[in-house]
Amino acid sequence: MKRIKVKKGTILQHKGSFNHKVFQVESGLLRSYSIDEKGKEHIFMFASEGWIIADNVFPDQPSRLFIDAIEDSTLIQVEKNKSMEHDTEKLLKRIEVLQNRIIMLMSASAIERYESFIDTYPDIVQRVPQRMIASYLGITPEALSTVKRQRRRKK
Amino acid sequence: MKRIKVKKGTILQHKGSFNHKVFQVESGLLRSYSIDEKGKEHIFMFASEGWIIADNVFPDQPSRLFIDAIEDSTLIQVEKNKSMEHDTEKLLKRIEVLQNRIIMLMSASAIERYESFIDTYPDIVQRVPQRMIASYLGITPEALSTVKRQRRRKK
DNA sequence: CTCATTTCTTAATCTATATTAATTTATCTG
DNA sequence: CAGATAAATTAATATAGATTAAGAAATGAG
Repeated sequence: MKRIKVKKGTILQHKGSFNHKVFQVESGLLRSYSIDEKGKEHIFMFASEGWIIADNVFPDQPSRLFIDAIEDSTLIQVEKNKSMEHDTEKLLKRIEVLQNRIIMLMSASAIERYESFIDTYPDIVQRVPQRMIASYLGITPEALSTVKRQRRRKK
Repeated sequence: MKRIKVKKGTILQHKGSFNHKVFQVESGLLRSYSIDEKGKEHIFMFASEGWIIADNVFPDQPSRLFIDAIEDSTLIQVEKNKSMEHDTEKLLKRIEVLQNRIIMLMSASAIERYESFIDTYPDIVQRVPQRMIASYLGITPEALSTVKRQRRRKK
């Protein structure tokens, strides 16, 4: 367990690696994401101050996600095993978030998912480029532009 | 903590309720699902022998999911708090499954998600009506029919 | 077993979002 | 600061999957 400082853009974990790390964010902003066969990025989660980010894959499996820094960040890096073992509360919270995300992906339109995102993570919206929000929502940047225009019209 | 037997079709938890229960499946098959504003069902997960199923929402919040029995089932019902607290291993496994599901929903086509589903849960495929598989995959039964036809053609 | 109900399939049409491409705006680097 | 590079927007077109509708197959209840 050690404190590290990383610059914006630093890749902390590569897909395919076996040394799974868990990062607790002291300051700054990280993201985890996959890249599909077509080379397209899909952001799995953002983690700002106080959040924990990791690729939730078992130790004998290669990681499926990249993790990198969206802002200059200070992190506490923990070994996978030790890390979350105790903090059941945090695990349950994470499961709740993931459950919610799945329900949204299955039942809500792009507009609804965007609304929900800015309600739930208003701070993240300010700090992250549009294309990453689109990636998190599971749509293209072009589609997000259209969604935002539609919202403007409505008001 | 008690053992209960339920008939196919029994609803074990309603959306909106506050007495969140956790069920461990001894035999049979359960599912959890949400119903959106248009009245459409979206299956969140299946649970067969050995699996645990619950609505992962915090105690002070209304449940978002229904849980019911797809087959006659024998269950062990546990109070929310006691249940998963210790079993970190199972929680991490669940997080892995959910992570995988999200990545699939964001990056894979209906055909790919279907292939992945039958690879991962070949037993479930046999025991569940097509429309429920469609619901789990996030597509309509009509679209699933088409997907299956396309697969047949290929082979 | 038989009729009724539900599920599954097929086909035609529609729609949300993807793709492509061009333009504008913002950010980075020397 | 100026040019270069990346990001965001807009518009035109394409497409995966939704919707609608109808018939076929399976399941269920009496």
